[in-house]
Amino acid sequence: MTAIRGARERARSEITAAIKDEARAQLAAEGAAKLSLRAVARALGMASSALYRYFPSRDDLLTALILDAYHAIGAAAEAADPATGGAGASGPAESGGTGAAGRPETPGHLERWVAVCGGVRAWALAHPHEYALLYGTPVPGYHAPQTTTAPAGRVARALIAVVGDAHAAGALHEPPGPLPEEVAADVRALMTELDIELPAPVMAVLVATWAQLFGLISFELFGQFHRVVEERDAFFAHTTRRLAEGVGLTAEPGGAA
Amino acid sequence: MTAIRGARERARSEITAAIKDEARAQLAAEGAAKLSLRAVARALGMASSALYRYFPSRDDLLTALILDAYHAIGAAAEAADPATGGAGASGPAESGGTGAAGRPETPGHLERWVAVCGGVRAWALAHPHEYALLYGTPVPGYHAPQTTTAPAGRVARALIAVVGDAHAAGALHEPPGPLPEEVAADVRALMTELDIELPAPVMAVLVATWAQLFGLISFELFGQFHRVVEERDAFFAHTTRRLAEGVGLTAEPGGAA
DNA sequence: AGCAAAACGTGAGCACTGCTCTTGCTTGAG
DNA sequence: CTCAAGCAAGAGCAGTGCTCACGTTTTGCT
Repeated sequence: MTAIRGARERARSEITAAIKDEARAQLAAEGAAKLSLRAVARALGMASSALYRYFPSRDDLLTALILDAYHAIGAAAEAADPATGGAGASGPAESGGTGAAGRPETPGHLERWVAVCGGVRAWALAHPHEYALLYGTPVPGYHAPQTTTAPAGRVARALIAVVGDAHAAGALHEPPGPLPEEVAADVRALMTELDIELPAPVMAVLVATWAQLFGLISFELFGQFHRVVEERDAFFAHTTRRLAEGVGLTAEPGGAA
Repeated sequence: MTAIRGARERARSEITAAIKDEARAQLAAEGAAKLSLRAVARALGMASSALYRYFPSRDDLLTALILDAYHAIGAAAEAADPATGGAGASGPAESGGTGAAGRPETPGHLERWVAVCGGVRAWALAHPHEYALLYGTPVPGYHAPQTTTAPAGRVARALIAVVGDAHAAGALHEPPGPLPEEVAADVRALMTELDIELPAPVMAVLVATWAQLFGLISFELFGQFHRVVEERDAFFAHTTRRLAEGVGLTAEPGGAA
């Protein structure tokens, strides 16, 4: 169909990409607040008005960047999972622990969880302004369009995958204590919508933990840990491990010992 | 000394307050991004340039608002604690539980924790834009001045107070598992700086839980729970209770049974 | 009381922003 | 080959933060 639909469309998509790249560069350099269409146009050597042929407004450009960023952080989460993303692939050189001899060696669920959390945090630290765009104050016109909900869930799905595998392997401690019926109904609806099956209490704590993970990262990134937590890596790793245990993950590697 | 230092200073502080009030109103109405000095000046019937006699820049005005907001949310946290803030004082009418007969009846530490968390959340829901100013994306010139660190810790201190009381009453379960030495040293330094004494593992989980609490609130406020969690009140109450247990708080009211 | 100095309010102005509209050129389809 | 659609450019509007030179008012000091 649209194999070589013409030079025009090629140019259009190329220019669109160039605009996004330049915008992303400015975003990374100065933050979303300082991202200006005119500056982007200037850097690209075109009139500012020409830019509106590609993005009807500044917010639409932002939305495009948000979407890309959601995919990027989702990909980072997946890549960090040694069971799905390939540990040695694009992960930040982490040759310490396991596979010096190239042995696959099924990683423990808890280790996978910690790795995914670490991957998300690493991406956030590497792209603070893009992270802020996703998980900071919603921009101006707020309420993201429906199209962002799917990519926004990618990180969550990476976490769910770990817990789901652990559940399937029978290596999941169900959290104790009663679950209010309202919450149970809520998470059940969510699970059918996401097409997953997990005990309701697990899902409830999983959702909460998902939010808490980003609370941790946001506090670190937004300066709330300044003069409070200094050993950030160790603190994050420790807390992340605690979170995993809270979800019911255990330290044992594969199935039953 | 400065009792009636002159009409000038009176006028100055009044005008300063008026500016802040108007700015706060605009902030609440449209968000920090749309807060404009000119609009504030317009609403106050003065030239925009006159405003710079009171706040040297827009960021300084924002900083003033941030400081006030930190105090406000801190006060909300303290007021929500039935043990310190007076349950029926300025708290959001909550006549259900305890003191119909005026009996003090020491509240359980876990209930206090949940109440404080609920108070913080209630304030956030009532002042979303101010909350975003505090815990959302840091503004533009970022790095808050040193003066904001003290009021920023008020909410944390309210939480610490509950845990501290529980610890003093011997009603605190220490969290299991080892604490990495780096983290232990970190939290010990923090405790000496804050002049509090708590077991290091407790303090570590307390700091993490503090961040996680705001992760929860931020996700709710910033729309991340849209189509994910609908029964927000119940979910928050439930999660908050779980957090309390994670810190080591127990359901028993006062001291040892 | 008188006077200099500091504080104050004003309006014009600069550089910047997002966005619109008119004008002319280039391209691709019939 | 034609002609409409897509594209780029420039001027322009309304708005922003912020500065500056200018009168006016108030204050503190002699």
